Amino acid sequence: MSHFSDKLIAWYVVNPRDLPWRQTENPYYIWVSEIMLQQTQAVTVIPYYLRFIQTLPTIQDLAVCEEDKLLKLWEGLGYYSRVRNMQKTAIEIMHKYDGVFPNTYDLLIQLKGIGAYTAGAILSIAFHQKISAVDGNVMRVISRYFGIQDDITLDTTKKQINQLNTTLLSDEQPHLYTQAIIELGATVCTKHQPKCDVCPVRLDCISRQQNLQSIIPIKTKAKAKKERRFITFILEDEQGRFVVEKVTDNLLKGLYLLPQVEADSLQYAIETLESSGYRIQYTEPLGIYKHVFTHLIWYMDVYYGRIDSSINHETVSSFDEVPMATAHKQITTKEKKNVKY
DNA sequence: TATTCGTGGCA
DNA sequence: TTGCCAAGAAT
Repeated sequence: MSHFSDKLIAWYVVNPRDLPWRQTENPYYIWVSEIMLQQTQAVTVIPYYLRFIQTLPTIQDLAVCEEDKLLKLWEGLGYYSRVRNMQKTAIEIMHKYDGVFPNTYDLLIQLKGIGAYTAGAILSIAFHQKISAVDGNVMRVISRYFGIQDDITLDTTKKQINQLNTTLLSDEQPHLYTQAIIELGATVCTKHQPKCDVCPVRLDCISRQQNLQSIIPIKTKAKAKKERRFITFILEDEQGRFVVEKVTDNLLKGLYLLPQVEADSLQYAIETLESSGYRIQYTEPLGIYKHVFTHLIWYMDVYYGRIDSSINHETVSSFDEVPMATAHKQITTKEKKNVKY
């Protein structure tokens, strides 16, 4: 029926990347891969995905997994609420659906961590249902193909693109269509220097005809990141163990950080730590580190500190024992360095 | 509707 | 070096 989907699928079946989640249609594995792939490139996900399904091969394994072990599997992947929400959903599927993965949009959209895209991806890829799944790739492919010059961050534009994608969706092979259009966006219709000469739908593409590839999709630019400055400590006690603190705030919740104080002076930071029970014998500067998050930047003036072990704090003999945020793991593993503070 | 939430790659 | 952004969702 649809010209577009036939060409796309014909191209995809001979040009697929070899990605491990394409060797299964188990909805649990498709779900895991789709959550990991949110805002994350496929090549980054591959090793995490393989380790995750090997360690937690069933929904029940995920539902009963201890939180530290779970976050350790996610360590370095970012957006840690993804895996925390995934466990909530696994528990709900065990109790409410007797461990059987729900297979309608209305049921999936109610689950924690599953939004419109992920619901559509699971339903089309794992259950072969004709449900649209629009991610950043689809937004780029559709907006370029139709020459849509509206801001794609607007809800009205997203709705329009979702409607177009629903119209284009293959009746017979929705599982191939969804993967094909995403694959095209990821490997051919890329943000920079799209490979239009090998695109299966280049002849009908408005952006190709009018040379608009570099200006479509149109997107409002991001706000400036806020900056925060910390004095950060690698604290070692008399037993050679290191102090870590488990995060309770939303940002990096459940992960572990080095002790740190939002401050500009070492003296104030030490006083703050001592008022919370640490007794610091001496300190030694290790350098200034920087870590960039999506919406903020941390500058960390790092010191090694020796403490006695007279207070109750959590310690590890190796930072590998706990899930550490990358912002601080880099401090424990990399060489001394200095950035502009 | 706007903001929050990680990390690594790339131009 | 800096900013963008990648198989988005929650609040």
